[in-house]
Amino acid sequence: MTGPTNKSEPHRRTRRDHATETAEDYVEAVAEIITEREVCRLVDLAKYFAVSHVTANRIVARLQKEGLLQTEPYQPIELTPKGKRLADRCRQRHEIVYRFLLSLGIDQKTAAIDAEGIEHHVSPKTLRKLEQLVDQSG
Amino acid sequence: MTGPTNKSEPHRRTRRDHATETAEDYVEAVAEIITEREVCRLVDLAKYFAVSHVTANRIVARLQKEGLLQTEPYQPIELTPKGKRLADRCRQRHEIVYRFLLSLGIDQKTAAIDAEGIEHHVSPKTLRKLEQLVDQSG
DNA sequence: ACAGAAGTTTAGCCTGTGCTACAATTTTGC
DNA sequence: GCAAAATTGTAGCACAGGCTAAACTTCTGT
Ligand SMILES: [Mn+2]
Ligand SMILES: [Mn+2]
Ligand SMILES: [Mn+2]
Ligand SMILES: [Mn+2]
Repeated sequence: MTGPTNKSEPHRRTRRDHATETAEDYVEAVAEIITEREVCRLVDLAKYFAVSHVTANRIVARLQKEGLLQTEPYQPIELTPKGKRLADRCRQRHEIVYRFLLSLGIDQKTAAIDAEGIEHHVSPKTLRKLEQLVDQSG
Repeated sequence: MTGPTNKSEPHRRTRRDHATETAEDYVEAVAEIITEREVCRLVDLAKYFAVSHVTANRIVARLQKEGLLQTEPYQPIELTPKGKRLADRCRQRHEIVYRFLLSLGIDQKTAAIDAEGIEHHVSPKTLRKLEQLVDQSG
């Protein structure tokens, strides 16, 4: 017995992936912006994701409550240790997926777009395989 | 100039993919269930996706309003021509992604789970590449 | 210094998708 | 034929994440 049914398990996993996707993309973005411009402000995130600053603000508040981000009113946004660890993991996974697509001969822009969505649905097992194939083709 | 910024385009595309994902999975499921058991009932969809029948019901109503599904009260759920075309396209794309993962040496269960999420983020360009690689390895 | 620009917060709206509880209808078994 | 089971529908809740408008705070340039 594998659970409810065979058919439903992939969909339950996909829903779970989507539930954590925003957190993953935001900590990754905060880390990247801090690396590039020292500090990460709300406006940077709003531009980065092409959403209103209000939407970005609410998501930052949620992720702070979840212990991934840290910020004070009107201050820059920082990563907690937990957020930093998640950001590092996500950046690595993202890069592996991106470089794998490049290794297939996909152009950079298409690879960047596809990788942004695909990354959240790649299991650890599949990720190891992609990494191995990227290394071989490198 | 490619639009707002380079960074935001992948995220706008991913959000758009997610906006159409439910429709794609539902028409695909309806087609599959009809093939396997002649008719597709609400309970079949609820089990298939592991959601309550209420959730399935509301989604079916939305997709009917969007012209993808057709149903009468207490009757089985059918695909409109438009829904059938979308289902066929999604089934093909899904299979290509699944078979591609298998061709990398991923086990069937993992490939099935990962493919369910990945399929919606594979651009036509990438899909053609995957199809070509699957055909070569076949 | 201080006015205007920039950035941030808050209030309030919408849609989509998840749920439980309960009502109504249809099918099934005896 | 009729009670029970299965199926479908409805009411009403929650939460995430999208938006605009408006208020508030901070920064900047003269
Ligand atoms: Mn992403
Ligand atoms: Mn996705
Ligand atoms: Mn699918
Ligand atoms: Mn899917």
